[in-house]
Amino acid sequence: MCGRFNVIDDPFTQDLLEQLEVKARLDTQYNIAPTEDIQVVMQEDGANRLRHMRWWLIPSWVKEPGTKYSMFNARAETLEQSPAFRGPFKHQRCIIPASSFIEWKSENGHKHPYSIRPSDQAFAFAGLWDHWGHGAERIYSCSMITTDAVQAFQTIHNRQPVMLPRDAFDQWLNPDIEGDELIHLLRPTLPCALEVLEIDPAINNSRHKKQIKPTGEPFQIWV
DNA sequence: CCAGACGTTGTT
DNA sequence: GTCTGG
DNA sequence: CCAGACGTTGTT
DNA sequence: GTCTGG
Repeated sequence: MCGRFNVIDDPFTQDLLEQLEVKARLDTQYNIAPTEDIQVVMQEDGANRLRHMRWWLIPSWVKEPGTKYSMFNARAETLEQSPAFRGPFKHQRCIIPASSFIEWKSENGHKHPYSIRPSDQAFAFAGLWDHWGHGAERIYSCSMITTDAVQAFQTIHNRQPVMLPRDAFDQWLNPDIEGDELIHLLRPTLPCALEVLEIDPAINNSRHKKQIKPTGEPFQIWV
């Protein structure tokens, strides 16, 4: 799954936004936790744009926004049945740009945080968005889609975020395409080789918003 | 018909 | 144990 | 995802 | 909003 990630305004994220034809730059944000405000790429009036959204999807039909249900991740396997996600999956898909994400590997009852990142590009995570409320009060929110981890990643965790390859960006963001035509994009794959690095457990505290130092040697995984 | 749920992960 | 906040 | 709270009365 | 359970 993915419950924490980092965004850095660097050449990799700048290149990603350029690929998406978004003329903007990202704010650097370390150790982003669910419910926080993030920047997401979505299509509006035929053009891609960056928009601030809350990382915790609020269905448009709930009476009051809340956190009773876990809405920051959406399982790819059940998207089409889910009352909360199937609507957004049809026409409200987005890309969540990220520089790296964090997973906790569980070993004999203890958890160790790891940072995962591509060596020479930024991630484009597959997401869904929705809005709640009207006018100036309107809240945009989003969720990150997860799927089974590829074999090579399962030593760290059994779930992974869906990482879109560049040739899928256009289809994924196009609201004229129905989600069910794109379900094949949600299978477990890696867009490139990934560097995995054990990091300081200081990351555990979501109030810690600075860059985290590594505690081990990086290793690479690839399919 | 109305009421109530609507979610994920990990662990046992 | 379970909920809230980040 | 993890961390931290989880309560009341009275006084400033 | 839409589905399931009673």
